[in-house]
Amino acid sequence: MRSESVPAGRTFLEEARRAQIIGCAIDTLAAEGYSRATMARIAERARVSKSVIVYHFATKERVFEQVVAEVFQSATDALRPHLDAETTPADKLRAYIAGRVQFLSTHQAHMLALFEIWMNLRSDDGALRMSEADAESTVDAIEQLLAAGQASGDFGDFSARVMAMAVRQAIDGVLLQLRVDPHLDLDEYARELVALFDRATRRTS
Amino acid sequence: MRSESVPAGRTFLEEARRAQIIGCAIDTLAAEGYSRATMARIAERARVSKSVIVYHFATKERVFEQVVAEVFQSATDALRPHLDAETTPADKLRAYIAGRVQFLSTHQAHMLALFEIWMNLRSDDGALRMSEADAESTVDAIEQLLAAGQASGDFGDFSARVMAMAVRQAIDGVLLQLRVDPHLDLDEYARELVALFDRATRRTS
Amino acid sequence: MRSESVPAGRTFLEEARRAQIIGCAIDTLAAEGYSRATMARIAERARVSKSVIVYHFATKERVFEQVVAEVFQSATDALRPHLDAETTPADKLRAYIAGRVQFLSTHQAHMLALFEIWMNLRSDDGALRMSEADAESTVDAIEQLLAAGQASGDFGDFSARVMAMAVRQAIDGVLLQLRVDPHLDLDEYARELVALFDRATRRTS
Amino acid sequence: MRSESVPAGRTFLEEARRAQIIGCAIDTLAAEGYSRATMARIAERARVSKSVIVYHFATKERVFEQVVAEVFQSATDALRPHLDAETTPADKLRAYIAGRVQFLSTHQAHMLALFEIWMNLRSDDGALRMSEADAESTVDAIEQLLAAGQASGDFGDFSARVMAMAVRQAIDGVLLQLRVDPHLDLDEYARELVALFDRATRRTS
DNA sequence: CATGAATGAGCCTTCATTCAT
DNA sequence: AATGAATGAAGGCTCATTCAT
Repeated sequence: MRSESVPAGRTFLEEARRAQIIGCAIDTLAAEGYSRATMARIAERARVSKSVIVYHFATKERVFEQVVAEVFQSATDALRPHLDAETTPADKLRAYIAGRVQFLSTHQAHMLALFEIWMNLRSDDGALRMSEADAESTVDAIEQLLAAGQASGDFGDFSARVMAMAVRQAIDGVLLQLRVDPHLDLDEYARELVALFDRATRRTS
Repeated sequence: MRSESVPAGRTFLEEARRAQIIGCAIDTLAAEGYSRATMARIAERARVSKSVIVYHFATKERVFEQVVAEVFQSATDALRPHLDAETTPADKLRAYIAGRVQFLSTHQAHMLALFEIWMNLRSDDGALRMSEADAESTVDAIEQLLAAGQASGDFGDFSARVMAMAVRQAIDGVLLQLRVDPHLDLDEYARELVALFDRATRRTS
Repeated sequence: MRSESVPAGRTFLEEARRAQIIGCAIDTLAAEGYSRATMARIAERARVSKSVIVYHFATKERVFEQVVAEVFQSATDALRPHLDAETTPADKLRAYIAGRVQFLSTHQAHMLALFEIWMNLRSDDGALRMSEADAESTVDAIEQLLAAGQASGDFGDFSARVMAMAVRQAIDGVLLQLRVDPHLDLDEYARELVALFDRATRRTS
Repeated sequence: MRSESVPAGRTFLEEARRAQIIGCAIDTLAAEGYSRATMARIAERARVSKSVIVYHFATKERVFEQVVAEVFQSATDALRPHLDAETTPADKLRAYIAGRVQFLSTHQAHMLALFEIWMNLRSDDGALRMSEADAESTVDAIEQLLAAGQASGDFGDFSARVMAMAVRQAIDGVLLQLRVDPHLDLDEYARELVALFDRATRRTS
């Protein structure tokens, strides 16, 4: 399926180690935060020497890039079927919100790790490394969905960009809330958000 | 009033130095991010030796705590009059959103700095230091506003907590957007967000 | 006098530390060779923590640059008077050779350190850092001396460049020889080299 | 003949691998310098895994020892016929100088590699590994040649040791010069050096 | 009130070597 | 005969903090 995840040159064993390390990187980022997610601590979680990580990824930056790729992939894979099952823009939007929130609950560490990297990973010149790619792809997807709904007359009149950003932010907010209160009732949360944006996007008669 | 910020023992000059350092810490955090906001770099921006910071604040952690306090204070001070000028819950909500977005535009560095610390500052045991205090005070304030509106019949039926969080997140989203595109049209943004949450909170006839 | 050695911004104490560290770097390079001349080992010799070196020089590369500068300065200072005391090209050449060999004997570690750096210090792209500057200045000086002698008719017909290089190399050879046999009779060596190049440069009647 | 290079137990294929690796080690040393000549980089040049080198040589030190042996062998083999073709000491000296310089031009990498190792390879106690063996064999050979010439009355009166060293150093100097200017006119260089030492050794009437 | 000097812990990375396959 | 995987020591450097002045 995902031809990218097991490229030509990699053995099964190597792929397993890489997956293990990425997993531990995710857990470390989620549990201890970006600045504590050092090679040493990731290695410790994997019960492996630091050098093993270097051997498989060459660079800490590369590890984090892989974390981002992995989380993106998982999130996209998980969301796609839910989205494809719906036809009307309004239903797609509901599915999007509900799907994302559900993904958060099953992949909390993944999303927290992504968030940590997104917020903190910078290139040598000090510029953020991830913000563009992410902002582009995630918000844009929602924006297009909304614009389609406006074109079809299902949605009312509003800035698709601002609404898209609000949707995205509301979903990310669940994550931050989870960090404070891990026993949050996510079902209720999802329902409320769906209803909220239903009202906000609905065409006013 | 602000008993904490000018306690008995501090001279005027000392207070000026502290303010200068806090200001430079804010600028550094905003411009270079949490992990690059080191004592050395903050000192450099203040054209002062590292030791000056240590002398006045003892610890990096304390500097950041003061940054948080300062930004909170500014934000509250700036918002209060706008809020007090309104009477109905709906108007108060509009004023809240518009006021916050306006504050973002005039105090971008302040808010970015707050955000960096909020996301990254942890105590020695690895636990986040800021999330509770902040989540409590910011979201709770909105939540109470919304609950009051529901009690008075101005707002419809929704989870005040979830809506409060969505409001808060939407506003923070403007900040992240600003980081990507500094020339954002904030007036339009504010108008759209106000309208969005107007529709989302309005009592459905 | 040498305004460069105590520039404006440096205190007496700092200059002393710097001199001490440079001295230890020289000794380490001379005694243990380039690849063993690490920050840790230089610091150990100076009975100081690694950080002290970083504090005063920022970078290992800078330390080595200072070593080169220091040795160059010393060598030039030591040779100048000997050279100025002579008038004819032949005498100047003799003074040059004898002076350099004498400097070697009193500053063996300096010259060995210079040699180690000259041979091994490379920039990130892999290119040698010192060879040009050194080859230029040292060999050129001799070459000009020889060319002047040819122009005045004191010397015979030969490639000034090749002869200059042979002179330089013969002198450096003493250094390498010293490394093998530290109790070399340097006076004899100097006398022999002077005589050798006397014959090699003399105008053939 | 070369009992060491093809001992009983080595197959033809093994010998080929060893030669290939030695060749790549030489190229790496010459092109990138001693400290960059790591097992990994040598292996990369040979398009082979690091382990192959370990398998055939056990140790990096052994690889370098073999490099030295190989270069020595080549140099000796190349020089022998030129030397044997001459009869008088003066002609032998000329042949020696010219032959060595020519070897430099055809085997620049070999000589640079030898030089790098000679200057840098040390045993665990920090002592140079190569200087003795080399100084002994190379300089001694020239010294004997010169001494023979003095005994036969062909050469004048000078320290054979110092002259031998000057000869050796002048030749090595060509190498260093080549490193700076790869397009050197080596024929002229050889001619000049031959003439130089001709004058320096000639019996003064 | 301010500073320069120094430190030790920790960071990411490189590297020669070992080992199972 | 060859390889990939793993390791531990060491390297240069950053940083918050301590201390004497």
